[in-house]
Amino acid sequence: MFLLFDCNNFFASCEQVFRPDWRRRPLVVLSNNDGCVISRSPEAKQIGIGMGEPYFRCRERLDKARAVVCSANFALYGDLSERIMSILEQYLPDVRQYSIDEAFAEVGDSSGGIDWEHEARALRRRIRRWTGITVSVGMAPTRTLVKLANETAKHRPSCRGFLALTSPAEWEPLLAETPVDDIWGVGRRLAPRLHALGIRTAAGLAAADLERLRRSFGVHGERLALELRGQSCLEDDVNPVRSQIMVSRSLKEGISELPVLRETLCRFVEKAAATLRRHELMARNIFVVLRTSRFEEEAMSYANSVGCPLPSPSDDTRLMTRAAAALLESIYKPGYRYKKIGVILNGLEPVAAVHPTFEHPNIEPDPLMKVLDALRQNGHDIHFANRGSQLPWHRDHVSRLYTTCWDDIPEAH
DNA sequence: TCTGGGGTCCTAGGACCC
DNA sequence: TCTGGGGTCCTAGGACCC
Repeated sequence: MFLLFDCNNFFASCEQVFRPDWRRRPLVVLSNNDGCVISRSPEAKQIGIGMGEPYFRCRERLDKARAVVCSANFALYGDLSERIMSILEQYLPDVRQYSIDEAFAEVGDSSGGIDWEHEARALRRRIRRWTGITVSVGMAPTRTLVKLANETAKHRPSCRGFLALTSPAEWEPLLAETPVDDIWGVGRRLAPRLHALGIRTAAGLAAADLERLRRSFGVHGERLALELRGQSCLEDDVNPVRSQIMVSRSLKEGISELPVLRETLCRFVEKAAATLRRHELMARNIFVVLRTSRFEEEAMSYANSVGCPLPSPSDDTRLMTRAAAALLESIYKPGYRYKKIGVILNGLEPVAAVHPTFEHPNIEPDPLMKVLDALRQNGHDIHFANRGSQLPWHRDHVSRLYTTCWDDIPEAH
């Protein structure tokens, strides 16, 4: 059996933890540049604010409802997430974090004599008391079913935050009333294609012919049906090494000049390289992506990306900066207003697993990088000069770093 | 006027090997 | 004129997720 813990309205809930006066009010969290709504309190959902809706389109409605508007504060969300994950790990075996706000746990079947409903409810209360965040819990024999159990637990008041689907008798009625579009793994492309085959509900997908699903949708379709029948076939993620590191931003005003783009890119390379070293990895390849606005008319739009192998597997910011700058120059075209730029590192390997070759007999982390990282970790704001000083993005409604910055510690009066 | 950021997996097709 | 069968590896693109 799997348990799935998923935080309710996570980013919005984080914002409310240290602001009791913001609770039970419409509240939204916005993406970078205060562009889109990425999290909503129940009250904000109630007044019709959509997930992913551009802020400029719902601003009036939000103002009218006297809603709280927050810029994303990932330092806060990440810290609360870590606290919640560590509570789960303390009380459960085999916890696997799946995203910033959810985690699976494998608990074997119920024959162990443990009352998992009781345990899960106790954990919900504990997380609520220790972090201020409400989680919902599902229980089922496959990841796809446990997702559905969790979602249902979240929206049915009678579940009070927990739902177990442990036998076909329990999940089949639910599958019959669940649109196939709501199943985990069915997105906006797959849904219409399933409809075209006459498959409209989760039950319909579960009952569909496996051969036919395989032909139409590949192994993905076949697995979906098996998972809904209670046969677990999604692999546990056995590779703990992430496969890429990406840093990118949309640029508020848009940038046309190569030198300014280069400065911004250097800033991202520095960040990506630091992440790489924090995970004790080295990268083999580097990619640069560059594009104008997705909503630009065709004549004014341009998007391109290009990559190359690094001279040798590396975690050296300087080496990557040189490579990235050359890549940027190779795809940069003057005359466009660029709205997004980013860097991707891939071909990642743990430092310890990188083999020396005849060409590169000494592949080792650079001591200078270690010194820089250590200085930064101790609070020194030290950076390469090539990153420039202007931030080409901005946020108007940033909340405080309540849990990660001494100056922002909440005060009690 | 204003529209996020960061991931994973699968598949098809090409290059190359014997 | 006729031109096999079986592999691996890599990449780009598409789909999905939060």
